[in-house]
Amino acid sequence: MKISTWNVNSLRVRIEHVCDWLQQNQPDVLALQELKITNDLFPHERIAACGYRAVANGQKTYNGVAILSREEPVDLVNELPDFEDQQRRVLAATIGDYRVINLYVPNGQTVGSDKYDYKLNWLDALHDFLRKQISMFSNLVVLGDFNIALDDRDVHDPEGWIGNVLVSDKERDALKKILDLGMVDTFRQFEQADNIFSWWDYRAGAFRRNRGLRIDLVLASESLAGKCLSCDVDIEPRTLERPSDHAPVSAIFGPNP
DNA sequence: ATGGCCTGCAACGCAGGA
Repeated sequence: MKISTWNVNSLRVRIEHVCDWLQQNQPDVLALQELKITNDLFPHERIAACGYRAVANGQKTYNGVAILSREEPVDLVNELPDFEDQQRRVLAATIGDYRVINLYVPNGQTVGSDKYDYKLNWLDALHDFLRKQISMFSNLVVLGDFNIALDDRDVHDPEGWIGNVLVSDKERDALKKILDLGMVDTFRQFEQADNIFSWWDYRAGAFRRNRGLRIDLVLASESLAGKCLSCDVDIEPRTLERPSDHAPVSAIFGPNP
């Protein structure tokens, strides 16, 4: 079972990249973030032509998430319970034996801003939601754009980023608290080269210089993490013309969850 | 050089991203 995540930064602009990537990589599930389109504009025909179903939780201009899969997604949840929010950042679905929760965690803009407070409150509500989901589903995958670099290995220039949004202690503590529920960062289960990132700023040749962050994660519940065979970032789409600023990340589970 | 670029929307600049 190959489960992938990709922040595409506009599905309208990136539909060709997504279709090409699906055909080349053949994941069982692909979680997308930052669609920036409403559900009525979702390109179901294009996705179906690649051999995938899709469920979307879209929004005009901002945010928006979707799950593409071979098998039918059921038991959908499209918001954090007991958290009033107009922003479309959550989509959970059961696909075969797996519970998949696709997240677009708020960016937070700057430490101390209203958007930063919203991010921390959102992460609190996520914690409560995941605590309940973990008790309900043993094969749980929580993946997406977390907008938090968990530790300094995930930051190209840890000194320069100290105190910045995406690396601040409060954000890291909130993510650690979620891991402490019994979730594993599958990427770190494996030996990895240094300086592997999943996002690079469009500016200043950041990708060419590999000045990035690893903020796109595939978390797995502890029992499922033991069956994870690999977790890797695919930087190839970031080299294309007019790329997303994020690269896809894929984890493989198997053979018997 | 604490800015650089990209997207969407609506307008002929802005908000937002990370």
